[in-house]
Amino acid sequence: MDSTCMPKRANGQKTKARLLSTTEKLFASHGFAGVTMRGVATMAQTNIASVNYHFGTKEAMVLEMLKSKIGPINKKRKERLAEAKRNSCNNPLPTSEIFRALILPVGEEVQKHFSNQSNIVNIISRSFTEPASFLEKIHKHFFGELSQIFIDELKLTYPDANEDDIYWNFHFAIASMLGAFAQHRRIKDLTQGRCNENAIPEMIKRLIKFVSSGFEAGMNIKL
Amino acid sequence: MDSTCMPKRANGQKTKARLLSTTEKLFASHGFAGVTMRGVATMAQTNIASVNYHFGTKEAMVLEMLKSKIGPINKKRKERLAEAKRNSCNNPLPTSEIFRALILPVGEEVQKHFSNQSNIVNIISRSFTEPASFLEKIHKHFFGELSQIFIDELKLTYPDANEDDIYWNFHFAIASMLGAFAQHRRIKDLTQGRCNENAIPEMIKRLIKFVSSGFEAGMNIKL
DNA sequence: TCTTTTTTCAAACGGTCGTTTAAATATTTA
DNA sequence: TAAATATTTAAACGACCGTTTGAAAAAAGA
Repeated sequence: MDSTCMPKRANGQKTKARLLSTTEKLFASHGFAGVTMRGVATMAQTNIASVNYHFGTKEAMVLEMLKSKIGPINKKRKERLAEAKRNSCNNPLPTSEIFRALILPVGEEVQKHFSNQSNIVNIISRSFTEPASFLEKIHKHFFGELSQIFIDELKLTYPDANEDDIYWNFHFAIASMLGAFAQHRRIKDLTQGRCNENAIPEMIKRLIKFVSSGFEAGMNIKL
Repeated sequence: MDSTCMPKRANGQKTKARLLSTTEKLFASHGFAGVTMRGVATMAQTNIASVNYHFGTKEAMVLEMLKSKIGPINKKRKERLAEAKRNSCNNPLPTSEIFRALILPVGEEVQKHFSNQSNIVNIISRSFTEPASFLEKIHKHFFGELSQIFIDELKLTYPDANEDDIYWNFHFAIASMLGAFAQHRRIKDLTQGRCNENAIPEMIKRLIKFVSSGFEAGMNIKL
């Protein structure tokens, strides 16, 4: 008998999976502090001590959830960049193509698993300014890994550029992307309902244009 | 005798002022949750109950601190926009001039009261993603007031533009500005020390260029 | 079957939080 | 000076937090 397919409890989902799913929902809507052991346990229909049994600590549980969500997106980002590189026969890529590889995978992830409460935009939004020090490390790990790849690609596209220009404007590009995700839910209020926060594909397309144009304009700036 | 100049305690600053100053430092470096009554009371060399005596609640204290810091900046933003308008004899302003009015006052504030721990960039950074609901309201109040003025000005500069283009790209501009402030401390790590996080004037100039170029490029986008 | 391991459970532990109380002290007013 | 007011203080309150305990229950292995 295949025990991995058998529910240990009536719910049909194993406890660990239910805990992760609940963590995701609570983190997306209330941030790290909003993920409370008692809240998670109640929503996941289990006991508070099971969190400790399955993950050790709350921090480890949130961390595992974040890794499972952000890891695949970073994989897609690298794959998309590599594919664009192949399609251009290893010639330098247009700026917009580089940032498309950075931003589009997030949009695709939202489309694939969209839920108003717990989508990847909300998760990124919550995770990139949490004061908790472990989240800072998560950031450094996730973006540190990616940043060098994308900076190297930008250097190929701008071989004669001042390095400071590339660094500063890539920094702004990352900040804009994260800021746009973090502020995304405000678009409806700002426009009094005219622009729809559920229009993720439109948002992504506009954001790619905004960011790559800002980056391009920042090259060879005279201070 | 002028009692307003007389210290009530040995420190030379009145208790309420010391509490606000301490709140500012703690909020700038650790966010809302990092402002604890006991921490504030200890650093301000007073008793924990004095917070309740002078402000009522912790939330009210942080709120008063934020108002005292962000209010003057918003005043400067409006003044600068109005001045630019006068200088152009009420003709439409260049995009960069509009965003200069939005961003430059923050840089000037940092220059005026610079301290590595508690500067306005850190305060804005901490305050724009705090999950606490009262901070959401603060945001809506501060930016709601400003946004309409700046959007109206952008509509004059782009009289034939699609309104959605203006809204979305203004939204990105705000998000980029806030994101750049929030991410500012990471510039050193990202560039392995090459770019200096203390170079605020350089950051501000680059940010204005990035944001206004991104906005301009987003007008008449084909989706 | 019986034994062993894995998983769940109620209950409590120690700690920190924001807030409140009521008495003591300092300052102002009359 | 004496009375009234404003401010500070130590101590405690109730609530919530993440974590731990030890036994019960379920599942797997023999």
